[in-house]
Amino acid sequence: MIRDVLDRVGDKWSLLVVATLDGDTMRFSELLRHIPGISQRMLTLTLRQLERDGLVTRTAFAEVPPRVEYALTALGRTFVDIAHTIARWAITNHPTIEESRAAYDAR
Amino acid sequence: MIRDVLDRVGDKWSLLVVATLDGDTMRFSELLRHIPGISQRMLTLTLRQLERDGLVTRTAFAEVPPRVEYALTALGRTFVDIAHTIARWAITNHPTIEESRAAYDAR
DNA sequence: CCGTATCCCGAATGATACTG
DNA sequence: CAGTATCATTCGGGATACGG
Repeated sequence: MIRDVLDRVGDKWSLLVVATLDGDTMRFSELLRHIPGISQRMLTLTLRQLERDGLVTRTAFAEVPPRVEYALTALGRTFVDIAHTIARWAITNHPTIEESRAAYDAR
Repeated sequence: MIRDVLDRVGDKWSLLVVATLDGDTMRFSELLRHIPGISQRMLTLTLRQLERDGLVTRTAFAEVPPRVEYALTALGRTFVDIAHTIARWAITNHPTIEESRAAYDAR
């Protein structure tokens, strides 16, 4: 069950998508532009997962050309908090980790 | 750089090893027994990474038969805090996520 | 006891082309 | 525009066997 969450935290794109969505709602193509390196395919798959888990809402407008907007849910926003916690830890301890790695690799 | 941390958080065994090591120091074979499903190979690889990143210390005793003890560093213990944060979130929101999935799959 | 070395398979991801 | 389909590739990780 915690694995479940970790699989989402740990996968390559979920956290990035959620973080990018933090604050404002965005269209598919906007997300594609704002997340460097993500493929159309992976953006679709990631958004579907996040939607299924209730972290993101998907709103399609019946227009031509099509428009689809994505936004965080309340749950999604609490998930962002987790992300921030991890990010803070990463930033704080990155120097220490790098030192440790350098020392280890020196052997 | 945050990816770095997430790769550790997200991989299959690191968090489990760190959590198991929380509190007391343990031998290799003890870890193997306490973590169901982990292979010797993955335990070794995971411990090496954690050691390299400075989250775990490895102490080998020159005895026969060999004895090797693993323990968390101070940094490793702060990492456990992150794990707890994630675990709390998982436990709190698991029901909501399950509901959301069920609703999604119903379509 | 504590690993390392190989082989291997399936899942995850990327690239590319096509469509409502 | 916002996807889906398909193919090719990479890679994490399991099984197994061997070694200091």
